[in-house]
Amino acid sequence: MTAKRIVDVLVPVALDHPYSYGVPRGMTVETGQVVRVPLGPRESTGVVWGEGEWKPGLHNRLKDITDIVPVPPLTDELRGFVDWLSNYTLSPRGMVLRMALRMNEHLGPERERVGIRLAGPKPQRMTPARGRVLRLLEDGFVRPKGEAAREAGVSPSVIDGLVDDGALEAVALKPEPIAETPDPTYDVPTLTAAQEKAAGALREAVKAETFAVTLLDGVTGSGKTDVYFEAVAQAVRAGRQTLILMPEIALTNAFLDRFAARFGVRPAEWHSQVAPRRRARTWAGIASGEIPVVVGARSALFLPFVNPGLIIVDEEHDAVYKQEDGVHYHARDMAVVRARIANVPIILSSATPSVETEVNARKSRYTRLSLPERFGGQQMPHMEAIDLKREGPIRGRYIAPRLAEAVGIAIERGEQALLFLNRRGYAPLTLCRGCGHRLQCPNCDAWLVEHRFRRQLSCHHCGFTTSPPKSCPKCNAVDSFVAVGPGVERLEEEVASLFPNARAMVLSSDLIVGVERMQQEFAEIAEGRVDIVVGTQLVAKGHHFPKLNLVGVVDADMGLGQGDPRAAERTFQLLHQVAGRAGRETGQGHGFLQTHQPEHPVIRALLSGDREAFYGSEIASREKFGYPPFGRLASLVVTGADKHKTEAHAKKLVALAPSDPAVRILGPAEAPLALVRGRHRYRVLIKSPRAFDLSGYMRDWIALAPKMTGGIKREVDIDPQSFL
DNA sequence: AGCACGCCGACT
DNA sequence: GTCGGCGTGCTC
Repeated sequence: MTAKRIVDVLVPVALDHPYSYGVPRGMTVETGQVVRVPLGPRESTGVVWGEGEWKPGLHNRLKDITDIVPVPPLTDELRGFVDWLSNYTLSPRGMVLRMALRMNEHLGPERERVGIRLAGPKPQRMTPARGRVLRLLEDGFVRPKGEAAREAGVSPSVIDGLVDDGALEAVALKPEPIAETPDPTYDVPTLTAAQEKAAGALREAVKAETFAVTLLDGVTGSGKTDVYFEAVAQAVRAGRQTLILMPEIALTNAFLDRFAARFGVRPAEWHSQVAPRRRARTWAGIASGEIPVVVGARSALFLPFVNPGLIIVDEEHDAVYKQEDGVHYHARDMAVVRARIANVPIILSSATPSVETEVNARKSRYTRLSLPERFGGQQMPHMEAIDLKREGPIRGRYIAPRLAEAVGIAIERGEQALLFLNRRGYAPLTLCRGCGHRLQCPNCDAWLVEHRFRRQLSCHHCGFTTSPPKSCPKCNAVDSFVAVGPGVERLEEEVASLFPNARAMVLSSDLIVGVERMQQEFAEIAEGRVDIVVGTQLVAKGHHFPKLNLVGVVDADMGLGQGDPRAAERTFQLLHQVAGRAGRETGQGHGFLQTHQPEHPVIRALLSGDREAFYGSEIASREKFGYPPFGRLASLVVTGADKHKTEAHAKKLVALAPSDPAVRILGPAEAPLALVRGRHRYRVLIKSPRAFDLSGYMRDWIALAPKMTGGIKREVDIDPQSFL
């Protein structure tokens, strides 16, 4: 009798190594197989990671695989990607696997859809409701049960009754398909010469069936989407799967429609709002190869493609691609890694590429395809600065006279104006006129933001909310509070007083309850039923407002400065995107930047429309200071309820850091956000040269670290994006 | 990540 | 006297 086969199974829990399990006699499993295994007191899904062997510590703990999950095994490519990402980010392998098994418990037999059709004689007892059902089904065709009930205007139980009586017959229906195959010839667009040239290069890249990174670089409105759709068409023709990553899934509806207009069918969707059952079917459809194209949020990066042929990262510069909790990873960078492991081409698309991507393109590590013009020969908006030191508004007001005048003229002409302020609520700070006391969050090192519309004060870091106090908690003065600084709600108040007859709308994530409501509001704007839009970051992305010709950035300096190495880049990208909203239809947009520092390189680049100037100065400064992509960064954040213990732990940790002449360790220092949700935060920044295994260094270091007791937590982030 | 085990505060 | 808080440790 041969010895029982043992395999290593990785389970989606916080474990870095697979566990060994026995394979019951009669069961055949292969590497990558998804299985059910006993784990402690419960059962878990797991994946066979390789062959196992008897180890001394194993003795009588070895348990058997319970079952095989009937889905295709995970490919070597996906398992390799999980291993790579786990190693790079220092996250337990099991936690990375968990992201690839997101469909979890919802797999299993498809819920059967029931169809009905006419079967036998009329039932003994007739009722008006039964009559309607029978008349509907007279034609003898099969209809889904729910649909038939709705059409006949009866409840499903009427139908059940007729089935019991033998008048109708129930039949099993095939499940609705998740996604049909896109038709590359459905509606082939007419491309401009520049677009056609780029599309041709992308088609070639897809045909080459090998890893290559292309930066598709073009301003908003230059038709990047139409161009990369040609690459998708090529992949579909070749019978290979495409993944399209998008930053904001709430705004993808318009994108899905656009895809359908080009290919005749909508692609499959993948994001957290897809219902569990549908997720499971989508996952299985991708694993079996039935689904050719998926559009998804960053989590779609872990889908089990069997036959990948192309990856596209839309708006590659977008900061939401960075996951900051759990496993810290940057979906754009990891998409490049997955493309390399899968040996497929990848397209990064942006009007304002990240500095990392721009450098890679300049160094020819990436191929750049430029779409220099706006579609139809339109121009980027004409930009002007309003120097707040010289022509700012009066105290307590935030719209400078010159901007107000321009808004007035625009709405008189029947055009729309957008006032952009990236700050939710009414005012970011409330203080007591009597004693100077500032209303602060009890759990965080942050001010409470007044939301006048909701009559609340709230903390934007932990979600704490309270009603505005009647009197000052410190000096008991009554009615002594003053709102300091503007938020979008306050700006709207000013708009109402400046333009009493204009129709204004505030667009802010906290004022919009759901995706549907948001689409409704966007539609209202698009139809021209709003004159002045006051909005936060929400308006920067996605939607297209045809009547918008004027954009006023109320505080262009917000987000610049304060020692954040990425502040300049983020501000440039955001404001460029916001300004680009103006004049997309008419080609005569106008933008105003209210600023205290009109000489700042970011502001100057935005004013002159000289993108290269911005990249030139930003790249030079990154190089000088050894910031990414010229050097590597990692961050280590220690948090705990007790400030001194937290600091002590952070100091002990730094003292244990392996010495390496290539590495510079900065800190620990209190994080800029020193207290969040009642936890004190200490931050260590680690810098190394580009050609250095920073993940390896961090792993060696963490291995020496003291045990975390007393609720102290430690987070390692390789390539951090945020410096709070 | 779960989940059990274990040791200290306010209740049926 | 118990119920239950969450700190610590283990899962092949």
